[in-house]
Amino acid sequence: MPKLPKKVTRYAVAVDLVVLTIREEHLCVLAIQRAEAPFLRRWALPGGFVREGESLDAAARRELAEETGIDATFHLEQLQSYGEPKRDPRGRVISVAYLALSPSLPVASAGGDAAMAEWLPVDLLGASLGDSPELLRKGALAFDHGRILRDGVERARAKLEYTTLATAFCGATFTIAELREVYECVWGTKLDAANFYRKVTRSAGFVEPVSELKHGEGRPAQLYRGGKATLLSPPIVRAS
Amino acid sequence: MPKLPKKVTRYAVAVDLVVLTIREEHLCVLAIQRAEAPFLRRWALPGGFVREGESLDAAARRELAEETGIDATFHLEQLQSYGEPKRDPRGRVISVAYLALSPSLPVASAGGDAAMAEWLPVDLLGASLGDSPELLRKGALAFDHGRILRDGVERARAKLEYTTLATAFCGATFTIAELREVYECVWGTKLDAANFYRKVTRSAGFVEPVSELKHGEGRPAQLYRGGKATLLSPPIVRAS
DNA sequence: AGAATAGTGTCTATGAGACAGTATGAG
DNA sequence: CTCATACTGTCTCATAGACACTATTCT
Repeated sequence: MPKLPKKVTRYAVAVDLVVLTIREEHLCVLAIQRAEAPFLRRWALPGGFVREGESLDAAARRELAEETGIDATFHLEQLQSYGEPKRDPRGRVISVAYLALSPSLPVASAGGDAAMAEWLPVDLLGASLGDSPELLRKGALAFDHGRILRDGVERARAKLEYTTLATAFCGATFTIAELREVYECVWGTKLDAANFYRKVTRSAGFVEPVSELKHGEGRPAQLYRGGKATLLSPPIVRAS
Repeated sequence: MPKLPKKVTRYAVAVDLVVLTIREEHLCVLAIQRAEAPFLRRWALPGGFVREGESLDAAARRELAEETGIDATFHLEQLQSYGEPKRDPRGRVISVAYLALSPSLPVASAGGDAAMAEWLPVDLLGASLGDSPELLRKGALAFDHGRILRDGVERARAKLEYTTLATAFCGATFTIAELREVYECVWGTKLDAANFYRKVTRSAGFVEPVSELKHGEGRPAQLYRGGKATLLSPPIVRAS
């Protein structure tokens, strides 16, 4: 079996993770504070280099576990690759970005080589704003991670429309109001509670009731767990 | 400025292209016949290694031009990356796949190191079929290109729903019937001509009439060119 | 009782799909 | 004229959105 020619240039390949969750009615992203130059003490997405013999997905799961302790039973999907020659000042790095969705976790325990991990509200990072070079230059995130975050958030927003992914933001069981809050936080809009209720409960396979109620301020609410369906048709559409 | 540590493993990075077009009422993909081992004389997607200082997008455009002569004025977007350790028997290669859509071109002139380039109907390649290991083993395409092709076709199918991308399959001007044929070939379904006509012509920014008619067998048809819109809302949905 | 939230009824507007019907060319 | 295809009219059904209303708990 022939080998790859030596003259083919080799590149460092990293995975970067956009880990999203909802905390206190805000869409948040997991960020680590860099402990080294470049971008010392700036926030960055968790990630690391792909090891020998390790698939890209495996690298993403490993990094997720190492830097957050998350067991990756939640949603994890590949986002896109970023390979601009100058994107890392230390040398050329091709980065494969992943999107992970997680329920609200108590803390993000910093492990690995990350100085400190924290959930940051994405609206503070300008992720929903345009591509203004202004923002990118003084952007809160290191490298091109602002761009990656924006792409991840946009993917999540889009997928809430036509998949049942919103349940990945919820715990094992949840009320319809909590699920609605997911949509409202991710999309940054308000939804009509009555119409949302009908839509979700009548969409085959989206949610299944469990035999428990959640007691709160008003009338107790039926609890649900995620159903078997992954696609939602017809979708729930955002206001244009 | 610190450099990347030497111990970080480096990988060969390639781009692979899923170039789709419509030919004689069939969705076709550009394939080259391999001139070397491994997979000698098997069909494969066009592609090649990313060069030093070259962005991923630039590499994709270059390969597209080299192997097909296509000037890449048409649609080109990144699909996904594939990095299973064993996907290339010559050694580890991380491949960034791109999706390109092109109008029906007279021939695919083989250039570069491709032995021979050809448009192959995707339905002959089992791209619309499931993941059966049977098919993948004796699959028509080299490496994991069958999988990449399937992902590309699925992306194209999905994007026809909610974008105006279908016009990328057409020439500079086209009739509504030709545009409908694009949908029918890509989706493998029949659409109601009358409803499709209304839908497309009333969707702001999808198509713009030009001052010419196309004469054929029946009543001459108004010619259109692509409009300014890229998103389609409400979308055109496939039958489930 | 009153506040608060869960869940239901119902009306309206929009749009998809079915399909009949009309328009305009070629032979 | 006939045939073929382009385009229009119109009916029906499903569903989103608005919003009034009822249900069930807590204080």
